[in-house]
Amino acid sequence: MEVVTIKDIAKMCGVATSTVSRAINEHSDISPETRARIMEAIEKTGFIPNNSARNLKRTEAKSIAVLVKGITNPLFSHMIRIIEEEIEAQKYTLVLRHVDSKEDEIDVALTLIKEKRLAGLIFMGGEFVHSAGKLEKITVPYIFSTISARPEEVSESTYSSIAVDDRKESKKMVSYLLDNGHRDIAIITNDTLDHSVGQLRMEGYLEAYREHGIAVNKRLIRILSDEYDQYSMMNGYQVTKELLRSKEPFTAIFCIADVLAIGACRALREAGLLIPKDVSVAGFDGIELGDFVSPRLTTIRQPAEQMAHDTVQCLFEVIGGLKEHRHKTYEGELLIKESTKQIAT
Amino acid sequence: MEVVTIKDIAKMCGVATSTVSRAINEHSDISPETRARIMEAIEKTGFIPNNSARNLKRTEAKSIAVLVKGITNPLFSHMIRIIEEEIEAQKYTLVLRHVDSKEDEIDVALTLIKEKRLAGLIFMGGEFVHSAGKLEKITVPYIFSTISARPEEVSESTYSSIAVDDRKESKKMVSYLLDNGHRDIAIITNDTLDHSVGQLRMEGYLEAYREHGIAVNKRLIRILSDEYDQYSMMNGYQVTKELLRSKEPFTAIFCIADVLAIGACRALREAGLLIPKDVSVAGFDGIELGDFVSPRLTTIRQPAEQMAHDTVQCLFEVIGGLKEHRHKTYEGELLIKESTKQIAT
DNA sequence: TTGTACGCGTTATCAT
DNA sequence: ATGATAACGCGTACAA
Repeated sequence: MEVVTIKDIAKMCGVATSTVSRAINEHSDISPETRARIMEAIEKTGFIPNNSARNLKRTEAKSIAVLVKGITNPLFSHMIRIIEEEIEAQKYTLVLRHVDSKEDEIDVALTLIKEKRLAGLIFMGGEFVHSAGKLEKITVPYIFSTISARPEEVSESTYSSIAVDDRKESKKMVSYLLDNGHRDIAIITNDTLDHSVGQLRMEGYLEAYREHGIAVNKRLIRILSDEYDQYSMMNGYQVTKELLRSKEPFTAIFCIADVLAIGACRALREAGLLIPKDVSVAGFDGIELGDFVSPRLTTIRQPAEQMAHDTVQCLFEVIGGLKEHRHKTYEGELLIKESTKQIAT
Repeated sequence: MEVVTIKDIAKMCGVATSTVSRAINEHSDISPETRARIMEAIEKTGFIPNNSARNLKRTEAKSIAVLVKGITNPLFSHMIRIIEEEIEAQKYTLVLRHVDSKEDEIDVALTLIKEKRLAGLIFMGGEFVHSAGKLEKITVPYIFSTISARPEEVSESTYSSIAVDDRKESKKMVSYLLDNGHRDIAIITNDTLDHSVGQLRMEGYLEAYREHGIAVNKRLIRILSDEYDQYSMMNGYQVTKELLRSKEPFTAIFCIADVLAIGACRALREAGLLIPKDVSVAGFDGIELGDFVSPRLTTIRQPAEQMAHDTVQCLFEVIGGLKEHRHKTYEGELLIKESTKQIAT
């Protein structure tokens, strides 16, 4: 018996397929004995229902897609692992899709929804501004995770979001550096053209300077390269090398992701600079790795586990019709470690 | 029109559904004009074929599962990304499944095969010894990637494998350390009870000692903790702390993965030891991170990109019936960086 | 070259 | 409590 189907089980037990189906899906209207007999046969034959057939029949397939832009960020890997577990626990299937920085995540989503009959969608990373027209085409519940979303023309009640206040947290870090005497703080961030968290964190940077009544040196604003993955040590490394070559003086570097900061550290070391003696380095995210480099990285910790958990929970609540769409903002934590220090003003 | 199906397209164009199907699947027996008309309608309506229906119809669904044991190893993340791209390029779907260290990957595979009608399977990480009985139940082509597999009772012609010679590479590294005057080399590895690469790398360690005619100090063989992810910085950190507490003298540590080595470095630093002045540290894998820590990590580089590429290619060749199962072994590269040094004997 | 009709494996809706 | 049957959306053998 090569492939066992529900029909085979039905024949073996002398019942109709519908009865077997009821047994599998734990319906109430079935006698315990029949159920037991069927389950035994299933056990014996190793029968496993064909997912495609189920999904075809069901109006909604039990699967959730996670679209990740910037999978090289360990923060995302970490969160995805938690998300995977929780989705699995709900007996749903996770469809993980990496979105290239050139691809439009909404287009990918639209394809996936029809192709796989998704029950819901999770967007991680990427942009927070999307055209209302496209967004409206998304027919299933979706949630932005780690993106303080604010699609301009779209009503807030059509989607959920889970994120820290990127502007505020970024400002927190830059203020800390300014308070510690730093005046020339370089920032390594995304191109402001893509409306990603980089833009928000940049705004926080500018705001901190403004509040302190200090002028920003625009030559210290450095944009990540397109040649490498956006969130990669190599990118932070290359941009910092470039910054060093420019001879523009600075006493601190704020990177919008920890991985970038780790790359920056290498560039500084190679230039013979000591951290934090010569240059302070600050990151963002609070990934585990930050505690395993030397010096340990000063950063803003995002409550990743909590956010991952809440992402799935929130999405399922909407899918189940239990709750409306929500927008949760989390508090980041300024972790002052060893890579930053106070300097004389 | 909420959900567009092949029927809608057929009606719109005044043709039969089968004609639309032929257009979609690029059959030859269809007139260019009809085809063009149909494609236009598809474009306009944004029709996307339902995957479940296709998979149900096809005897084999176009999907490949990757079962990963130890996803926390960046080597795997890196390889998976490449694998994802290549599978996508072949118009197949990737089913990524993380296997917990307590789970049996073959059991998970068996479920997935029936549930999703997989066309093929890729095993990453995990054990290389499996019961023949279970393995024989796998009805689709499968390949072990990064596992120099040798299921004892199973014929080599029933599966493929892609890996470095773990024993040899490990021996290479330990020999290098021995040649450089180290006599007391601690090794951090898996429990030998699970038949993973850790066991092979341990055998290489023992072999190197034997060839050098030096006795092994068993107290320097340290097993990873169950409390943390196997391939994690934290595990390397904790085990090394434990080793330091034991007061057993050693001049070098060889970790069977780079992430462990990075954890070990932190423990050594916290104990006030300098690397490589007081202790040499060596890793295995050759992940990018090794070049971004200070000192840069001496390691064995696995040709990850090549292996990832070949994994997919090899699997598709078997699926397509183009080639037989193969077992490819790759050469690792000893990268001598800054974390190891020669010592006086 | 195109259309007709059936079946893939499952679940849901009716009867019984 | 159980059975018969239609339907989910698509691909394909066969007929035209």
